[in-house]
Amino acid sequence: METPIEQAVAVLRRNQLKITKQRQALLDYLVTYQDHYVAISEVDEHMRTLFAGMSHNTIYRNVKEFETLGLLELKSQANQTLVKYQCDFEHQHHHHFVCSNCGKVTELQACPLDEYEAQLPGCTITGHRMEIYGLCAECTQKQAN
Amino acid sequence: METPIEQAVAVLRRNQLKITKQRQALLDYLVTYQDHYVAISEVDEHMRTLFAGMSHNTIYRNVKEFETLGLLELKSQANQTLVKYQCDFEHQHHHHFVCSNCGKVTELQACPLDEYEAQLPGCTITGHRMEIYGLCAECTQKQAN
DNA sequence: AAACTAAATAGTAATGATTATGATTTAGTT
DNA sequence: AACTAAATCATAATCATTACTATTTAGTTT
Ligand SMILES: [Mn+2]
Ligand SMILES: [Mn+2]
Ligand SMILES: [Zn+2]
Ligand SMILES: [Zn+2]
Repeated sequence: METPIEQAVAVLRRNQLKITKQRQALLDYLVTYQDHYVAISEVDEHMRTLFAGMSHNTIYRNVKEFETLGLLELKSQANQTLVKYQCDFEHQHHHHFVCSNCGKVTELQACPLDEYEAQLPGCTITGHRMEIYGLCAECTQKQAN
Repeated sequence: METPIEQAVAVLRRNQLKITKQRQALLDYLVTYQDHYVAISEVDEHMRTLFAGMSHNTIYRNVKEFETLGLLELKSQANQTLVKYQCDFEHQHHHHFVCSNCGKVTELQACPLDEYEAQLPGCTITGHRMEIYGLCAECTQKQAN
């Protein structure tokens, strides 16, 4: 059974990208964000303390490259880019529920896109985003008390 | 029949906000973006040529204030905040199709939220976003030729 | 109509995330 | 061990946005 990092490294190999110690360290850190988003700027800050002198450029470039390879999920929020390790490496399409208190990300089943195609005659649909916000069950519990 | 700007001014009055010439000019400009998003930074740039010396602060502050009043719709994209004049002042909840070529925004009917509530037992849902991307009918046509 | 005052704006500078660039290093290959 | 394209470093720049304080003004009161 492959670990998430082994899977990611395999993807890098498959794409002829070099396995540098910087990329290893980046994956090691990002894999701790499998069910939470984190700001790239925070990743940047962390990597540079952990890895003295690591270049901003290297961090931002690799995060974006990893995203195009399907290793990470990105989203834009409040003038920042947030990143999360990909939920599932089979890239099966899905949507999220995000807790606005603790940040926990939950995967949702089903996709609403089909319902809308009839409303867009003549259009070409290339993508979509859906995300639900609120308090997870745990945070809802705590809040009640 | 009230114009969109008259409606907006009425909302400002109702909330005891002052009708300044800066706010008037801002509304006059933003009302031209009823079916397209525009970056706030571009609004800022435009307002400052049109209105020499207008403060960045004033522009950003008012855009955000107008959003909380329901006059505008905001979204985050590529480290910028985009803004659009509200589609309909009754604030009826809806979603958008956005053309990635010409930027045209089309309102969609129906909301998929209900389908997901059963998947989130014990959670508190406070909001959601859904947006579909692609080419509008016009841009699909042009592309075909 | 003048005075009043809280709200709004101007003017200037700072902040912070991200990107640019050219020199140097290195992973993987030959 | 040499080679080389790819990756990283080191440094500075860019650009959207925010901060701060003095000044102005819209709407109210006298
Ligand atoms: Mn996911
Ligand atoms: Mn709308
Ligand atoms: Zn939570
Ligand atoms: Zn279009």
